[in-house]
Amino acid sequence: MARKNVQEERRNQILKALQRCLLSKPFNETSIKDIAKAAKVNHGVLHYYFKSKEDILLNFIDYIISSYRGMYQEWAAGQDMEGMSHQELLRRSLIFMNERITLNRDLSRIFVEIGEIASYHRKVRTKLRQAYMTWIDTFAGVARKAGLSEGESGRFSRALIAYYEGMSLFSVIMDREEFDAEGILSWFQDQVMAAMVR
Amino acid sequence: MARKNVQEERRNQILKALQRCLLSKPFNETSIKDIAKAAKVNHGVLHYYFKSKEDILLNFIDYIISSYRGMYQEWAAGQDMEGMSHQELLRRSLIFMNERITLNRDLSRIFVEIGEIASYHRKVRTKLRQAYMTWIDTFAGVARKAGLSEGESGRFSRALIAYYEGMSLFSVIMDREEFDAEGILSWFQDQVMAAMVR
Amino acid sequence: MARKNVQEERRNQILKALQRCLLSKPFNETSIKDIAKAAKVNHGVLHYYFKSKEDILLNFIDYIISSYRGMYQEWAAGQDMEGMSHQELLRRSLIFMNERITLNRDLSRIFVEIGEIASYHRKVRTKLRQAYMTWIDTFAGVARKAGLSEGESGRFSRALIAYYEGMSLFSVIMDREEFDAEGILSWFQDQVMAAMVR
Amino acid sequence: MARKNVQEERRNQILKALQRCLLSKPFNETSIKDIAKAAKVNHGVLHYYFKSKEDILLNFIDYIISSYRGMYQEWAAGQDMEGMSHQELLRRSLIFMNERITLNRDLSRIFVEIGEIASYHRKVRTKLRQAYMTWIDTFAGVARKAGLSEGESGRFSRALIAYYEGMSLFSVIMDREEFDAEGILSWFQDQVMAAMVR
DNA sequence: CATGAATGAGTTTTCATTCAT
DNA sequence: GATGAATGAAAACTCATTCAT
Repeated sequence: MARKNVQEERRNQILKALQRCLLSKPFNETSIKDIAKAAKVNHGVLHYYFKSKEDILLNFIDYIISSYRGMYQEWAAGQDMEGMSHQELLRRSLIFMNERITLNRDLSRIFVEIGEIASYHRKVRTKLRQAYMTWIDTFAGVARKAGLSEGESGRFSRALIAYYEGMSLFSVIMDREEFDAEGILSWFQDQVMAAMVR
Repeated sequence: MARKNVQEERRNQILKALQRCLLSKPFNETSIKDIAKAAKVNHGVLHYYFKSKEDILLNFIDYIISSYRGMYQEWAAGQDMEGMSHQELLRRSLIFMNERITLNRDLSRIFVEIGEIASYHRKVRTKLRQAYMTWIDTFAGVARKAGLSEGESGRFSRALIAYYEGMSLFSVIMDREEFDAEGILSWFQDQVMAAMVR
Repeated sequence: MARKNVQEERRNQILKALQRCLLSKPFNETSIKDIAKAAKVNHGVLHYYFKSKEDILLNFIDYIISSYRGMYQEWAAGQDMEGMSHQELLRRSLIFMNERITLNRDLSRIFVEIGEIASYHRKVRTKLRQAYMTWIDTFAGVARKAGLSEGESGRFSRALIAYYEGMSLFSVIMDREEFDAEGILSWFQDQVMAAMVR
Repeated sequence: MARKNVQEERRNQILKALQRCLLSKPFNETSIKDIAKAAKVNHGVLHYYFKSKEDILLNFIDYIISSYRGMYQEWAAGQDMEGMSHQELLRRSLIFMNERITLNRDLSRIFVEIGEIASYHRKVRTKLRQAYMTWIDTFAGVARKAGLSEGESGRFSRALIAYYEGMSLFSVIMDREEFDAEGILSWFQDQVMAAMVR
């Protein structure tokens, strides 16, 4: 088991290094040696732990998706659901998305990058699709409980996640002052909540 | 004039070739020779008409943005504004966005690619930012006429364009059946129109 | 004849342009288009007037050698030989070499460049060799009249021209202050004159 | 240590290969692949050991200057200075320069090439300048001991080194029979020695 | 397991030269 | 004669991958 852990440790170290690399360069322009340097390991080991650059990418996608998902689960676990209305849960979930995901510029950059890679890379696309579906289902569940119909909640969560993705992209591309992502996100949330109550 | 036209002709031929290339490969993996092959010209001419690969990219961004914009202007020119209510104009604009832009898979792919490039490339980012701002201003104007306040219309159009961008990405990434972008877009449009009327 | 002159004119215009180019770049790194730009003509004409880049080079060598030689002849023609001692003629010739040739940095640069090309290029080498021999013979003649024996004057002028070439190189390479080419040249001239008198 | 040696070994192997290449082609026309072929290594390794072609050049300059200098030091170390007059030391030094440096055609070719490169390339020029100054100082020291004044010895050694450079060029350019570099060098040496005695 | 030397395919770019108009 | 579009060979350089130690 110790063996296994050391292995796992090293692999994570490398994937985290890639994450840091992607903040300054697209995956395509990031060389194996760049990643190795960021991970402070010899570039040869990358081929020991992963069978190719593509293999690193695929593992990275899993890693980033699960850490992204982990953020939500950790947050959800910390919420005192007892006596909280479903509407309130939805409201807080939206706030979480705004603050921790969409306005997290580094995370947004990574997701823009992954999205682009997925658009050309079938395997990555499959992984990303599943992640989005999981995410959509999670929100659809919350919406369902908050009173939306089966069909409504599905459409609602799809549109919502799409909107968050768009806002992510804009938080990366647009000028902070000119665009005011924060203001738009909270305004939009109010709109959504108002519509729910109706 | 003949000279000038040949130049412009060739440049467009090359940019269109790049557009086709981007449907199967990211810009980074598209070589000068790939573009030349797609344009059915010798690769040397690409360096005759553009001073570097980056120069091709920058010109391509302008080209694609203006052709995208052109689509809207052409459409708008074709609308018989006489006697059309502002609400109706908004509704039709949303339909145009849905059908001609967001559900246009090829265009969406290109925009996902451009978005990613922009996230790492300052000059491209500046160009894209301006394009988005123009787009946002256009929709804000429509919303303003349809009765929204100055502040509201700005936030509305920003959120709307972000949402369209997200839907674009999803139309590329997600499974057509599983996601039903079309259904979501029209549902969302109804929501928006209903909210406007309120 | 007018035709001929126009042709000759154009060719000289091009060769002079090359001369200017060589002040900032070696011949190898100077493109046909660079020369054309410097000559303010279309690059196509260079192939009309010269059959290849090598042909331009060969003509340039002739041009520069004859203009270099022309400088001396013009100077010599301007000297009032009447009643001038042979020693005095030698002294003045040395001064001419110092001032007009060796200390002429631009000319020196060109000669360093030509010397290097000659070292790898048989045809250029032949031309340069002949130019040096003519130069050597000229100085040997002056030395002969100033009293040196046949053998002495040959060796003297060979050593002298070599020395001037070395000083040319140094005037290009060395720091002006550190090296003081001017001081060395005049000091050396005094040494030579003293030795002649002996 | 083994590692370090392999590195140093390979780098020297490459620099020596370049030296051989320069006997038939100027640096500018010598491709990375040419050097690799001469060194009997894959062209990729040249980029492994040196960061660019310019880096190879700069290292080569250092290499050739120090090996050139090494020749003199080795020779000087082999001289039995005991009981040798300073005049005799000067005489022998001149003979060394004649025989081992100036008449060494291969070395002369390399120096002509380096001189030309230096005339256009600041970094190379700086290196070459320093090498010449070291050389000049060495000879000035010998001349000083042989009885010349401070100023005289400086001018003498400058002129001498310039003359040797010129003779080097001529040994490369001129016809062996026509020019008789050997004869001129020994004649000139006698002149110098005679002048010293005076 | 770790290291770093080596390979070779592939990339962007430059450029002398040709040639139709 | 003059122009500039087009060609294609060759250059420097990068990099994923392999492998001996």
